[in-house]
Amino acid sequence: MPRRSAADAALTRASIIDRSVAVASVEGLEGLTIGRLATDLDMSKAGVIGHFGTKEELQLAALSAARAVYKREVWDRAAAVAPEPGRKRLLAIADAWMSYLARDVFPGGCFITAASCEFDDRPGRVREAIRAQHEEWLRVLAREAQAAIAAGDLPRGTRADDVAFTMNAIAMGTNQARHLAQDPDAPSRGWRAMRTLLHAPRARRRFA
Amino acid sequence: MPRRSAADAALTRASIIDRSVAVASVEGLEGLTIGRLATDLDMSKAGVIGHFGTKEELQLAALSAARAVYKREVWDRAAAVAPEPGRKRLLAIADAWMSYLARDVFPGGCFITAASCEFDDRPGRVREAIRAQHEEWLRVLAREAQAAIAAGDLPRGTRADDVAFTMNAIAMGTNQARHLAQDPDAPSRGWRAMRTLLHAPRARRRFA
DNA sequence: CCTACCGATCGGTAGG
DNA sequence: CCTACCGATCGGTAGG
Repeated sequence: MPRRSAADAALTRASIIDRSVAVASVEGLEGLTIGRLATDLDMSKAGVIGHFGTKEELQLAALSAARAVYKREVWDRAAAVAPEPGRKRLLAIADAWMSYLARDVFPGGCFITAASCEFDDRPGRVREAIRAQHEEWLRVLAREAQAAIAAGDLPRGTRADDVAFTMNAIAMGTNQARHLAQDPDAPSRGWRAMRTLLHAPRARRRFA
Repeated sequence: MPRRSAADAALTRASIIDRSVAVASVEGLEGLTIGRLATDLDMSKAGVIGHFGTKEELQLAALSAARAVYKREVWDRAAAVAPEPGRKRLLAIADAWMSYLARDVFPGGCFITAASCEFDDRPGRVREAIRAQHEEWLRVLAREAQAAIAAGDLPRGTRADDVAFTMNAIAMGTNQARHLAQDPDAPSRGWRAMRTLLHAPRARRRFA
């Protein structure tokens, strides 16, 4: 029984994180258990937790992996379509965001929203990591909104941080409509709300 | 050791539910444990669970109690201020809603939002109860919006269910801003977003 | 409403 | 990466 190579170990670690993200998007980061992961991955519990040391480290690793997925699926997609800051890019972000929800990138819906609801009143490292991620994302949105305001593409008196706040709120509502109410039209509804917020014409848009 | 009277039993039951709502608003409905309640209430676990039979029944009882609080703090307050359906009452609802969040009626923030995030992908009776409550509330909001539209108080082409959707989204975002980001101005921000949505002038408003 | 108890599972460790 | 194990806690029950 030789120890496996460092490369093999890294692959195992990645597979544990992948599975953790999927499970936690449905069961929550606390509902994620080492025993459940061990069963799913045909490993021993010690083999699972050995890669992380504690459950909290595993939760932080899952959160970080989810963040990378989120960035790729929302920000990178939008930035590729709209390379300049401003209202066009906000609309591209809204589009990519609704598409991300429509495609069920995480089986239990938006991982970040779920983690945020679960930890918003539980002090600790996990909560601080979620908070830092969330605030960074709101700053990105506000920066875009500021460019749109400077270009005269949003009504005078509009506050950039209010636009960021409401876009995030609409995404949370869309996630809820899709998962709790199981409304297949949730992303279209969210899209309409985003366009109204951004004062864009109400072009119809189908998400799948 | 005589058995206590039915009235005493009802009081005990009510105290268990009260405590359950408070604990679950922070720890979640699954994080709520019978042992924790027993410790908090200086009772035995059997004494706690005996009133409900199963944890699921306890969760349903807590949800129902939270719904009553929510109705009293948001709907009843708004209806007292604005007896007629329409935009004025939507503004009164927005005001009561932000006040409910500002006053931290539940220690862990909006119980319904937390429960919704936690159960939105977990089939079962709890999820169906949350869903039914949520959809009923959205219908109430849409009915108000429909009256506002009929009275010409919202722009032509506005959809009543979209107004309900976005109001709910703004409340979710406000709850997140208050608890995750610990932003004391979250209710004021939510209030601004509600007024923008409802095309009302941006009167300043302090919440506490 | 209590004591006493059940099997299952939790996160985590020792040692290899 | 495994087996074997730890104390703690889980939801729930029997019996009074």
